[in-house]
Amino acid sequence: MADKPVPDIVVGRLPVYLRILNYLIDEGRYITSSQELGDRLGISSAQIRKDLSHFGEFGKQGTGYDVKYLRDQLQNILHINRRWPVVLVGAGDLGHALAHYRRFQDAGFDIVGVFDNDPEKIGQQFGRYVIQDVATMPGIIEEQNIKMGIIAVPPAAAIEVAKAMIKAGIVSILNYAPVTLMVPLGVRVQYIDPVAHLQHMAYYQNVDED
Amino acid sequence: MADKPVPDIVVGRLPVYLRILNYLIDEGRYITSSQELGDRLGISSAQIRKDLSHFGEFGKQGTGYDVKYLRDQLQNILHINRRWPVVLVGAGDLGHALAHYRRFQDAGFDIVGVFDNDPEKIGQQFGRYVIQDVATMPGIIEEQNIKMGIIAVPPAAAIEVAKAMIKAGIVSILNYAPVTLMVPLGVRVQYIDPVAHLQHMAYYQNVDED
DNA sequence: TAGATTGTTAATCGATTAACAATC
DNA sequence: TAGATTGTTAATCGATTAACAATC
Repeated sequence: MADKPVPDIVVGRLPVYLRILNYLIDEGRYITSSQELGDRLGISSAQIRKDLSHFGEFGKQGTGYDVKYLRDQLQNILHINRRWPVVLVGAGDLGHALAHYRRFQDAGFDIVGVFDNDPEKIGQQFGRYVIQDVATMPGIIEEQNIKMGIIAVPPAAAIEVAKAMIKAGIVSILNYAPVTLMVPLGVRVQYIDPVAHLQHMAYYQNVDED
Repeated sequence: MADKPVPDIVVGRLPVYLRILNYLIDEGRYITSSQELGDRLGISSAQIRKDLSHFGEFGKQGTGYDVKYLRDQLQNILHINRRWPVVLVGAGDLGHALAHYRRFQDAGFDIVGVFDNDPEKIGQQFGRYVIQDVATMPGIIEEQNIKMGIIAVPPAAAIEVAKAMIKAGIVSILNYAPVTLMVPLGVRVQYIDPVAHLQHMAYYQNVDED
């Protein structure tokens, strides 16, 4: 047996395909093609067909893909045909925006608790949430069998927070702190660092012409 | 001449190297090695040496790299040895967090204006900022020769906002809206989509064991 | 000098693209 | 049937890694 695992880079594109499919559904479309999907994403149709082929056959020759069917299949593949509870650590400005970010809800990710370690903040109302002591987080993760966590704390605290999350059972971490987390096998981390993106783009700024 | 351009994926790693170098400086370190940098990032030392070799020779055999020197060189390469003014569109929760995100300041990116199209919001205080009419944005971009913009508006509005930015002279866009922007040659877009990251990681969740 | 680490070359690995038979 | 588009194979392209001479 031992199927070769699907390349991670391919998995990472599925959410993007899913997004386009949802837009197509909103537009009332029933059928699409790898060509159309590629055009809307700025990638080749061949790549889309190749990517999908890792998971099965979803289209019909001469016709294309049934939009809703493909959407459902991608949701199954990604395990997002259900809701996922998520813990959030860090009750700052960023945490506030994340806690109330509509798209998490819409996509099936429910932030079930917001935690911080600042005694001034613990117990305070935080939009829809009440800020809880991060010390109580492990118990909640274990009781509710939560697998996903978001870190929105300063870099110095991020490593400890990640450790506590992992120890309690979290295996997927979305990390907004600009630190590389060393995690055991089986735990995934995705990083979001807007500063790195701006620095990356600054490289291409034509500084001579200024 | 026509030097081959440095691969974009290599450029994208420079900000990460820079981050580690800054941490090393904070720790009072003077010298480091590709081995140490790789260990702290979970990548191979060969990759670091190869990446740096695209830009020049920064180390000394037998010794390694002077931390501050390498840091300064990377800053020069990335054109971040100066401050960059940035416009921000979208005065929602996310915009609020971005407008006050310290790391932008620290890294030399100054948000010089926050814009929205909601008449209810225009003119309102927004933390340190006053929300301005997005219609006035192009004039400000042109007057101040601003090259970078951040989009934090709903998907439906993002395409128009990007168009206006680009027309006014923006060439680097950090886009938080979950839409692919079609941009002319010479304009760069970086996407941030936390939902896509969660969906990506959901793939690896072992759903059977639930 | 002996030890360490760079910068670079060549080998390997993996991802993307082109092309087309299959078939709806 | 003619036209269109898939799924897949093979070719191409590009990125990573291993290895080592150069040298501090």
